Amino acid sequence: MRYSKLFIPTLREAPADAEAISHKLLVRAGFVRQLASGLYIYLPTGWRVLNRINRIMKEEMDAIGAQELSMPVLHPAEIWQETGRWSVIGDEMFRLKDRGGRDMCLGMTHEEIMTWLAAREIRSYRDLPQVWYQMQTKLRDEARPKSGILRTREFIMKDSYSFDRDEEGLDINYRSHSEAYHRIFARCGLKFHEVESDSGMMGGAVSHEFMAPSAAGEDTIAICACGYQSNVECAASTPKPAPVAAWEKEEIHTPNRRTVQEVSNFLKADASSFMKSIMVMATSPENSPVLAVVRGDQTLHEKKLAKIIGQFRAATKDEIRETLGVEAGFIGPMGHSVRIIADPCLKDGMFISGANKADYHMRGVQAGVDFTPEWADIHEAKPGDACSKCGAPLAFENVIEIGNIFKLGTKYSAALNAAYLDEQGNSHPIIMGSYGIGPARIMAAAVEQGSDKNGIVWPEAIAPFDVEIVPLNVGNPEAVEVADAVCAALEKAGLEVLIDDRDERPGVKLKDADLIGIPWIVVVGDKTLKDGMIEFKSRKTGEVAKLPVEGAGEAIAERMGKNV
RNA sequence: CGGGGCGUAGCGCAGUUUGGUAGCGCAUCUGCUUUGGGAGCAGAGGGUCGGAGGUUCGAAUCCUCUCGCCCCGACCA
Repeated sequence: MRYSKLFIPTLREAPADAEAISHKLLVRAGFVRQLASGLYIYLPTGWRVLNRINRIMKEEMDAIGAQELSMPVLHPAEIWQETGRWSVIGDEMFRLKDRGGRDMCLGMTHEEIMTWLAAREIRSYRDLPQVWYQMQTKLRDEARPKSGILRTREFIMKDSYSFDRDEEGLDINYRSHSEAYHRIFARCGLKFHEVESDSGMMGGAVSHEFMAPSAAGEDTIAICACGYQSNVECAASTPKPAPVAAWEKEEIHTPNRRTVQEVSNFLKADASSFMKSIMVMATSPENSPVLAVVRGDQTLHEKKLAKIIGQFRAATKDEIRETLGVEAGFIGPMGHSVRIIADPCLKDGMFISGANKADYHMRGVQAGVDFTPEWADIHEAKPGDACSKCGAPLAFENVIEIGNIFKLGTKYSAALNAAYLDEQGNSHPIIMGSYGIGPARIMAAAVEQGSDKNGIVWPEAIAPFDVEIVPLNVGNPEAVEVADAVCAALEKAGLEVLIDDRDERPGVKLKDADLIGIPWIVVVGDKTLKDGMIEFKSRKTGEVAKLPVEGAGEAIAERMGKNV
């Protein structure tokens, strides 16, 4: 491919509103342009990268027996109403009416439609298992699109759905997807972790996420040398022990000190010596107060709590006063009749808590003595905590979620009546799994993980081209001739080649080559040509090999792993 | 949705406090020179200053409303 024929609008400067590295570089290097918030145009080179990623996904999905099909983007409301998600989802779903006034929506995911199809077409255990997948555009009206192509309102997703007669079948499909995903991300040249993830409110379901480490990532994972890896949304951790205390129980005057920080400064006691009592209102049953108690140095993990008590909201000041008879800031877990959930790290030892009396705290509070809670891990794992499996310190990393796998069970098949008959003629709901990958996120993660001050350094498998040839001076017929010959040889060897045939100064071409980030660069310059040599350079290491012009194309193809 | 910031030429920015009719760098176009890391000189083109209304003799600048974009948080079934 000739550079002069390709639309690659590179920029000297990154747009001012770009923050993430991948955002800046993908715009600067001419891979994408923004149409509106969360809507991106993929320019020719960007589209090439995405298609290379898609091809890898397709190969690996086909290899595990998944079958590609194509689904409508526009969905009738009824199906979403049947699973209840029409009303559950809210503003994130794009909704519209057709000319007949029927409610429709734009697909943000395809569980409903896939299950609808299965409900209609699968009847017998003989039809199972099935794995169907699609690589198509999804639309979500994101509350906050961000970081370039990392979080957009319209995006391509590879999602597959498995249909099995039993849990054993699901396990097999779940595992084969996990393995396929490992191969896909490895082939795409990414560093990644497969972590345990929060399976939401559905209870009991298993799910994992594939996470690519990057500063631009929106998620955080906890990882341990022993192999434990989890999204912090559900990471178990053992907090470091609180200081041992042997106190006589006593009230302390703490005028106007409400927060743990304030009281801890005032009493010169470590935050971990405190119990923090937070009142929330569960939504079912409506407005039932729950007291959540964590250690003073910890943060209440709302998702963990929600798993136990269901959805909840913060209690208002008035509700706290009415229910507990004390104002916020001086709440203690003692002497209340409300439901109390406490983090297990408070089981042993003595702590300081609110005294249930304005301007007073209480020293020497003990669980089991002063109050009897339900015990549950409701704290957020944080640096300093130990792995709950092996006790070693946990490490934390920001990550981009690039894929997930999810055991759905019968949630959708039951709602949409997707069932099969077994050998005895008994009907059972189909057991389902869903598995997603965002190729644009792979692309962004690759740039996040592979760049230097000069530009992008693409992994070989997903670079827009395999190799770029740069004749430095197109005014020199010999250089052009040599470059063309090398190009022909490389293409013959099955490589995708970009040749910069522009009449530009050498500096411009070399800068653009570095910015665009094709992993191998062949430089044909007058200087080395005099000695009958050309240069073969690694974008990643900068290492340059000089090769004789004669047979250069074949030599390079061979170095790049192609048989000639 | 809450908080913050920003909209002036394709990109990056100055000018706004103190109103006087728009400027710089890069990019673009022409010519000459130059050719191994974003060239030099000379010349040229390009902006309803996000939009609407208002104040004023006069608005990029002041006032009101509005639209868009970015960042932090909430949210992400």
